Amino acid sequence: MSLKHGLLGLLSYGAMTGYELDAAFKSSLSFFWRAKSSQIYRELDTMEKNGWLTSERVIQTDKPNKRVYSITGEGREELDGWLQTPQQDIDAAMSMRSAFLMRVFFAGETDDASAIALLKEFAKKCAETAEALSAVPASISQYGGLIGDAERRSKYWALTAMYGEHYYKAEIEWAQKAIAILEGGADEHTCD
Amino acid sequence: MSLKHGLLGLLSYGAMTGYELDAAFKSSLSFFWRAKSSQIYRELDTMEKNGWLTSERVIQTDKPNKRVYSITGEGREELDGWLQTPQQDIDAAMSMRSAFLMRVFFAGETDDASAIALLKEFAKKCAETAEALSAVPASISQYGGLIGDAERRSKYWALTAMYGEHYYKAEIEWAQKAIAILEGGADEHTCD
DNA sequence: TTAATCATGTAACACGTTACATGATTGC
DNA sequence: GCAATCATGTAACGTGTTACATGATTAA
Repeated sequence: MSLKHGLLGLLSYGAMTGYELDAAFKSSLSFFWRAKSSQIYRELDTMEKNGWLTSERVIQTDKPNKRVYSITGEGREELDGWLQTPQQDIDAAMSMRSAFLMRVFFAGETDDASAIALLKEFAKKCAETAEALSAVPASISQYGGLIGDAERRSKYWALTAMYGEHYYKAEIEWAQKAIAILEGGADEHTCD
Repeated sequence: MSLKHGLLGLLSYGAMTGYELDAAFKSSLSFFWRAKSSQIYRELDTMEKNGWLTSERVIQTDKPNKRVYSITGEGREELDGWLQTPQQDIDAAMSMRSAFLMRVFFAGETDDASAIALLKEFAKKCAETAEALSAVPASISQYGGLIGDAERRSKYWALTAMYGEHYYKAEIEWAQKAIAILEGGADEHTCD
């Protein structure tokens, strides 16, 4: 149910349209959660039926009409309840799901050269992604200006950005170690 | 489509039943991919309809009857094709999805003490999981004994285990750094 | 004139989870 | 006697993706 709670969290900063929520996801949560516009609109519908939100149609003449969502008391309770019961998500964080590692596992079915190429491409992408992530702190301070109590909140936003730095650094280190093993150890034997 | 290709990969080691595939997932791929038995049986059905597998019913008197799956030529082609087109999975590996980080992002909605507790519990779980993961190399050598060409293959299995070590180490380091920031910086200010 | 931005959706499909169902044998 | 292991599935539901649909305004 994280998308629903992510939307609630954003709406706790203030009322927004589906379009703005979509943009907020892209600009601030996109590093660890993404959602297609179509899914966001669907979830907002469900959440309104749950009584977590209310919506108001705003007629515009210069632009297309829009629908502004606001969090209700019930929605705020739901958000608080979610924040107080993190155990499931902590457990879930312990179980990764990686099609890439599945490929590494079965890379023995092809040749070492292909596996090395796979790992090099992976390391390259990690470096690119880490580079792109370094723009996040700037995005945070910009975004923070628009939201109340930003001092307190941006502290946590920065922690998620810091996570990204650590994460990609570790990924790259592993990939390089793996490449070294495959390149160096091709005709060597471990003596115990 | 990774579950399908994971099953193909395991069946490329030799014919197996759905039950054995389920166990193989649990014992060797479970660190980066899990599947419920019901899903495995459903996928095997689909894969047989695709012509990637054939199955044969084996009547047993001492135990329940079983159904042994074997990879076909078409299935082997599918597996090879998958191994040669990794780009999508590399790209997918760059986008994480973490409900836990969503919680960290919105942790400003509660108090610092709750956030610190969240991070401590996370770090603890990471340490436990990393500990459990250290048993994987043993499981690999045991499993390797049952499979042909194990020397070559186990090299790659070990790389995925090594990934786990790096990964949890980085997670713990980040969490500790985050805790230190929240604990130490509570009434401090950054002077620029 | 062409692309981007604003703005909201529907329908179908793919993948994963949960709950349920069955029933024999073997070890404690 | 009770739990674990062996062995296979169905049905319903939840979540995420893809493809499609519409149509105005504004800047290059």
